Amino acid sequence: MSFFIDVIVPLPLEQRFTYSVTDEEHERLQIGMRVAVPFGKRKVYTSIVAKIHSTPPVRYEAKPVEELLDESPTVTAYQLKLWKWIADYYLCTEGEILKSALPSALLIESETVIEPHPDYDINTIDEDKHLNDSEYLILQALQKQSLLKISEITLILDRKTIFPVINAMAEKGLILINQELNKQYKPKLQKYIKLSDHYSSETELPGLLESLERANKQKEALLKLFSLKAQTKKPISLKVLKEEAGVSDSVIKSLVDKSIFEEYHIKKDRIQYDGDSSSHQINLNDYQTEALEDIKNGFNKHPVCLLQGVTSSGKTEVYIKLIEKVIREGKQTLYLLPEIALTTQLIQRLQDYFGDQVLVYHSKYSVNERVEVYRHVLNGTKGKIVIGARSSIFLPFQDLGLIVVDESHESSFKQFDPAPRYHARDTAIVLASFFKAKTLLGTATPSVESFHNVKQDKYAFAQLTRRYGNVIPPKIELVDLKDQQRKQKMTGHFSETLLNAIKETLKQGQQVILFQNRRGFSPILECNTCGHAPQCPNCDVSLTYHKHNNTLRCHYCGYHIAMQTKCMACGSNDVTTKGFGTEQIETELHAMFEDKVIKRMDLDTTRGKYAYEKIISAFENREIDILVGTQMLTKGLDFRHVKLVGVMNADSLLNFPDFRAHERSFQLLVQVAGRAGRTEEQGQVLIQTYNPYHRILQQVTTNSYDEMFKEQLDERRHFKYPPLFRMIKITFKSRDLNKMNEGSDWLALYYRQIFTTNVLGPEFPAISRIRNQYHKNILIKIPHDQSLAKTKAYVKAGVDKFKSIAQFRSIKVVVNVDPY
DNA sequence: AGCACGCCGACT
DNA sequence: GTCGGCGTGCTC
Repeated sequence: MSFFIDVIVPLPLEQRFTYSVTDEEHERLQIGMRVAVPFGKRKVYTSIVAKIHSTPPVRYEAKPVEELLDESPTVTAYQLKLWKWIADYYLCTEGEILKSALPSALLIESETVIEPHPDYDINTIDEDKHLNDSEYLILQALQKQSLLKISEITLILDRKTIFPVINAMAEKGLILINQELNKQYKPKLQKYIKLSDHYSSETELPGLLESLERANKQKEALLKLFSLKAQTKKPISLKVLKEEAGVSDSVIKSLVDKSIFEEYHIKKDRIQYDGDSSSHQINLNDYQTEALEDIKNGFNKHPVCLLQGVTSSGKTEVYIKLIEKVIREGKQTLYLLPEIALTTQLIQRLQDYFGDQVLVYHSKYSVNERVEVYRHVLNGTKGKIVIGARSSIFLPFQDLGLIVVDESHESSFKQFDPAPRYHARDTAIVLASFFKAKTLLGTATPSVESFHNVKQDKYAFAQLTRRYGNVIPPKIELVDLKDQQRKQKMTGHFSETLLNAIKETLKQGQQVILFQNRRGFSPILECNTCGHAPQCPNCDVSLTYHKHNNTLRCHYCGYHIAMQTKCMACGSNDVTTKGFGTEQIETELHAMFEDKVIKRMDLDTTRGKYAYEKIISAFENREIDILVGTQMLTKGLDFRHVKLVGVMNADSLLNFPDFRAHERSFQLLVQVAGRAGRTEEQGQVLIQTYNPYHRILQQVTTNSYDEMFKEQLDERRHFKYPPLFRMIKITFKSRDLNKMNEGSDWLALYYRQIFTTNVLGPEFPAISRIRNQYHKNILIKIPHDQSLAKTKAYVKAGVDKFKSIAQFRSIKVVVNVDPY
């Protein structure tokens, strides 16, 4: 009997693909293993075995598998089940999920490369081959660099289609076209030093020392090695030996060359925690104990529990106690956090308590580190607790007992851009259900949809209303900018009230945090004569002014030009920068507080791997007086000496064109406010606004979550928004505006015929053109009594039909389920 | 997605 | 006449 496997290839393709395997391979094969398969004319992809069977395909001959890449499955049955769920729910393909679920180092992929033909001598370019320009250029490049990738050739030739050229060259025998496999996972090797076998006993020492009579440094190194060996009995690494003996690489190297020392390698685990975890005790206060009990009781009735705990009420301790219980039962825990909240401080706290049980998984880790975490989770070799960003829901858990989703209101748990467009919080709940595990959603400001689930008795609920250790909640006040402006009390973007508060705080030797939401408030250049603002030629946005390199930039495509002193439209010299970002606030502060240390924390200043940590620790050590920043400030800071928090302008948040703008503003402002006054002294929060009577701002000052929730829910009901309606967004992208209009109108009409109501658009989004592509959206709202599965089937059928229409082929269509 | 194939306008 | 762009179709 012959055997076949159906595999998932890491491509955006609906179907699985069938390959044949030999009997010998069949013996070794298991579902979930990785196999290398040839796909198309030349590519080789890593794919995952999803099914093993003996039904030969009817319409075609199955190609044989190229190679088995695993001894045991890399992907578990639970993972395959989760992928299927995600593909169905979020309307994407399993291949797209595979691509983002596995660390890239486990997904080797072939890359087409060319090299010079060995039989063809480049130096005797003979006339009879008559090279054209392109061929000449490639051969020249190959002289310098023996391998060329497709992307490099594209650059060299500066044209789009290069395959005809290189195929012709291969035919003429000028070059060879090959497939290069991208580097696979490399274990980190550490060099160790030992005494060569010839000199293994101590008795050799005197003789050896003598032979090194004139090499003092080498003698030192040798003696050190002996003493270290006596002390530790453990292998001695090159690094340690060098440090201890105070010698350089070359000294050791000469000893190795003389065959006195010997080098060897031990595969080192990158994921290592060297701390001491035994000394940390956690004692819950009464409120925490009560909350913990509530959660445990809640879990008896519901698989999901929402924990609402005000800032610094000690949620983490409650999590830790809960995790501890799960670990004791021998199960795994996943601790999910938004990327920006994954700080070293928090990881440290967990490691202090759980030691090397803790594994960390997020985007700042290298591919190799991620493979190691992946393998540890898969084999259960280490780490019962995984703390990570949204993609850690894709790890190969064996026996999950609990998922904690911290900061669960954060919208960044939803992936937007590349498919799969999944929501990590919602997917986590599904994942947990596979294991009959529990999910705890923690936050200070629950999202409307989660709280709605509590009200509907779908989730259990627990609360922490007191700040830890008698910390008084901060006093939150609104500053009326209109009033201050009328009374001429503004200095730049600072009201007199805020400025006085800053001065007072600094005088007391306390720290200040200023929050400026970047969105909608980046500085742009504007002409005072004609009102023209320089636009990006590729996108439908104004260019923003970047002071540090004096350029005008587009945030969407990266286009930039030098700063202009004249209006580009009318030539007037009278141009000014409008709007303000963190950079401008910082500049204004520098002018006003010359002797104070003012730092900025935003995307630009936290680019490096440790840049973020550096700013945080500098602030903690009180090396910074005033910190100006964006959203980032709301997360992971545990500051003791922040007396004052200022919000530069709350209106830009409130006016954002999105049905969740008000909910988000509330969450953000409450979170920002939480940064103030973590000591005994009461903190102060000043929110500058032109609308001091806005409901949301009032609710922030009085900390009225329940009222906010009620009002928002009414609004959502009225305007048919989640959580009362579900939504699917269909986005069209095309360079051709007319075509896109036609196409989107066609599909909208199609959907209107099926759903009759609740089809909105097509409409241009706020930014209608990005990278020269026009965008348009259709929004489908789904009432709760309408079948979700059927709706999705119709949505998909519509998209499929759309794609089969020739004139719409060039329009890209993106389907986004729960686009919020 | 990645690549081949085939059609068609614009160059030597 | 070819070269190079672009649309179309297929991948086990």
